[in-house]
Amino acid sequence: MVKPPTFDSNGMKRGAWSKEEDDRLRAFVSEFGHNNWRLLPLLAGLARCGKSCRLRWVNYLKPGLKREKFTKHEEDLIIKLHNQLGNKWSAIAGKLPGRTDNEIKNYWHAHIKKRGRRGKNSIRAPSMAHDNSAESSTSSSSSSSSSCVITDDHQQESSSPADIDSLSSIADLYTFARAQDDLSIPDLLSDLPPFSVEEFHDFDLLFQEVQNDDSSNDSADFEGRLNFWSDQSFGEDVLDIKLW
DNA sequence: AAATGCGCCAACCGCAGTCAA
DNA sequence: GTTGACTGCGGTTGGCGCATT
Repeated sequence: MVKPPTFDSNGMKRGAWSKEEDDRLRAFVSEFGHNNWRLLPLLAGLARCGKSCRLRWVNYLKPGLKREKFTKHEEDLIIKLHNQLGNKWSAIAGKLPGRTDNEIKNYWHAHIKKRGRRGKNSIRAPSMAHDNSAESSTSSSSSSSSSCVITDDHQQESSSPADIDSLSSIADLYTFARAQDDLSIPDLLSDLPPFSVEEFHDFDLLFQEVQNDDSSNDSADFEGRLNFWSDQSFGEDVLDIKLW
């Protein structure tokens, strides 16, 4: 599961971390902090690059990290936040105490994304073709505008990071509905046999929580998402809903 | 029991952003 | 304004382990 230890041309160790290395890194950071990741491995006596040390600390050694499986609540929150934020894994991780961006990213690709492909039902929402022709391999901003974009099957391959993959979640639909002033949520609800009314209202509360967080911490970003939904340029192919 | 395929996840890579000189 | 060092982020890789054949 982990890459076996090797040494690069600079003598830096790569691959899986040993317990001794973990202990050494943990002890050093606990005592001296991590003001300089580049120097840290030298001072700590680790044959690792600073980047590797930072990653190991952030993703595995940092106190407070949960190691157990994701709960249903966490999964739903991830789906909803992904709809709002796109592939901003660190931002999503910030809303999930004890979870790392790497962990969430892995979970998304391993569980949620896969699960989302099961359905052939389709909801058409704003076309994102102008900025999501493909998942960028490098750009950190490429996903920032993605939101609840739900397409039919033939569009899946080139759609946004937050498209059909998360269609199965009521959170997506709810986020979508909340952003559409002319849509009646109860009307949508009546077309959603897999989900209960109570569950829907739970997401209402959840949604408000996150919205409150956003307005205090990241209001501009949240406004941007609202603008996305109200942007006239999306008007033509918005909302051709076919449900179950 | 052996071979094969696949899922999961730790770790790596490269780019972008930030900041000090 | 430019440059270089450093950090953080997101995408991708690779191998272990489990399930299936």
